[in-house]
Amino acid sequence: MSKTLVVLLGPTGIGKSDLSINLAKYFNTEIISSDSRQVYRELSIGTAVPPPEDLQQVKHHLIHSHSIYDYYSASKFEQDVLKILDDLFKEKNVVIMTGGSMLYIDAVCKGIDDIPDADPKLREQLIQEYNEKGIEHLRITLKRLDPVFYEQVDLKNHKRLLHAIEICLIIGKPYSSLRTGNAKKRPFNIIKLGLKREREELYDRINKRVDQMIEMGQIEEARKVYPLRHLNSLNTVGYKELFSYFDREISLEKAIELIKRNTRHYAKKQLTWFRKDEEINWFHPDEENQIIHFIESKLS
RNA sequence: GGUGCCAUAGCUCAGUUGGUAGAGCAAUGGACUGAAAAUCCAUGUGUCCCUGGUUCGAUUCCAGGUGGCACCA
Repeated sequence: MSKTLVVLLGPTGIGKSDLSINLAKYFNTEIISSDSRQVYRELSIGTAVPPPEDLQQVKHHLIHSHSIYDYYSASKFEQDVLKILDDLFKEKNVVIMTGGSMLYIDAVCKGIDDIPDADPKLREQLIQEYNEKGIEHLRITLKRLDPVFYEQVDLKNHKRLLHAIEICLIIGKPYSSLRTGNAKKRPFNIIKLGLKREREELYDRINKRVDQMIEMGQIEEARKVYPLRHLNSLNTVGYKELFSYFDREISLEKAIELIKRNTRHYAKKQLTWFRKDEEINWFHPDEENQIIHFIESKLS
């Protein structure tokens, strides 16, 4: 029997976690989380990590597996997942991957080009240059280092410019020379399942979940990591807004309102990304039986 | 019951000395290859409460109605 990775995706708050546990039980398998923030062990409430009793029911991978101090990326995620899958497929025919981090999901399903890791010192230096000299400086630098990519890149997005420049400097040739855009072949089948609800209902669930997070102690969780607020891993919805509250820039009420709005925006962005992926088979979260039948029809 | 004030975008409101309208917030569409819950781009939203009158023309002025608020009974 061929090996199959079932990818359960959808916007935040749609109801992926509960369904993934049921599916994992049904197929007697384990779950890999594809969530760029649940990997951090210092974060739980604000990243909506499932409660311990849920995590105990089925073995989960890549939840609380790293520290907020660690440098993590889509590429590292790809490597981590492939290693875990290699292991799991020795025993299992089906593995479930669930989460909503779009780029991370694509890194596993389609692969990501072979590009060296960013050098923290160089990045810091480039960020400082950007802060001092502005985006036009980045544009000029990139145009000189990689005129091909310069024509393709969003010239208003400093992160894209900065990353291209740092890679050019590290490898000593244009960043675009490493960008193939080719999908990698995987030694297993992939089934993508997308979960969908009415937009209004989704937003309602998100708003209520934020209120629940606050009740569960999200303010305290954020306060604990507040001294580390400069870390990229903490540039995250549910934390950055509370940091502003701790700084007395906004009221607590305002912070909660912003967490709700920013989470809704995130969900919308996820929907935009997933919409163009024609490999996704869409279901309502309540259609568990149909989903199981669908998966079984694809296993052979 | 009487008097006064109000009625404009999903919400809070501004405005039109009469030529059918705009802010904030919310919302919507999109981009995306090692920072991605990040970063970046774009976009409106309308029986101006209803009916009649005056007027070339009314969301704007007038009258009546309806609803809301306040005060008086």
